[in-house]
Amino acid sequence: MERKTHQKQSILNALYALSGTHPTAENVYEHVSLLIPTISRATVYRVLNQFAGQGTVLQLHVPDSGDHYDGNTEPHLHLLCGSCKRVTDISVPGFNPLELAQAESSGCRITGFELLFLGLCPDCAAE
Amino acid sequence: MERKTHQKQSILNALYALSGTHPTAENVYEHVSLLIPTISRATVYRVLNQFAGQGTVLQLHVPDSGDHYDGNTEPHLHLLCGSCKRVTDISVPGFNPLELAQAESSGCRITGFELLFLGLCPDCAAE
DNA sequence: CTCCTTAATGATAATACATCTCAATTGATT
DNA sequence: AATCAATTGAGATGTATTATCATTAAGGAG
Repeated sequence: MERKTHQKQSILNALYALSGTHPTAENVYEHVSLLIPTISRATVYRVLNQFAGQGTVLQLHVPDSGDHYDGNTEPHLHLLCGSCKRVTDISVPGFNPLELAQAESSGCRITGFELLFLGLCPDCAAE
Repeated sequence: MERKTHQKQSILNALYALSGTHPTAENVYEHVSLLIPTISRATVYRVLNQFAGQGTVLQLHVPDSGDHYDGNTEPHLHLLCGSCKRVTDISVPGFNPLELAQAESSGCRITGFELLFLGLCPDCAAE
């Protein structure tokens, strides 16, 4: 059976504490290290993957960067800022991924998608 | 000024020859090596990045895999098959990325997007 | 055609990110 | 408290890619 460990709990806490920043595994490692100085990177990567598999966190594959994690599992979209390289949440009203299922007409079965917008985040766009 | 080299030409030829297979840099390297046995991986990676920057090829960032390249620069969509792990082209009639620009209402500027569908390719879906 | 400048290349080291291995630890059950 | 397997920590390993730098060669000038 799966066990509760304080490493896992601390990683979960870190994800909430870093909510909105879309931390990388390294970011999470740094944050958890403050509480558990002996924690291993391997544990952080392992647990984050486990959480992602369970749907406890979202795993974002970001080009030219390591994976980012999001403790907010509500469906929402992300923007990678070409200037500051941060990942921010964006809302796109009226965007319905289910429409895309039409693509099944070409013989494939679509079960999901990965979508990342590229551009400038509000902070960088304001400059 | 940018120079034409036979390495670049061969890489371009390889992209056309491998069109439809969405090769990785390694795949391109293997193919070009047949013609130019002394070519270096560094050259292949460098040239592919250069081409991607110029819009000569599309660079596809595929999760849990290296980057893939597509000599077909016509706008089209891709599916990553969860079974055979191949990247295939798909068409989604009526899918208009420009609608998504509405997201600019939240203060960001969107210049592009990366979209990858996940599921089963026609071959694997048929099994 | 030959010379010259410098972009481009090849070989390899270095980096980044992530996973694997395995002995030691520890959570949970008895 | 004893047991046993899940989990961890430390470091080796793996994979994809980029950096470094001496050498090569593209292509314009004479």
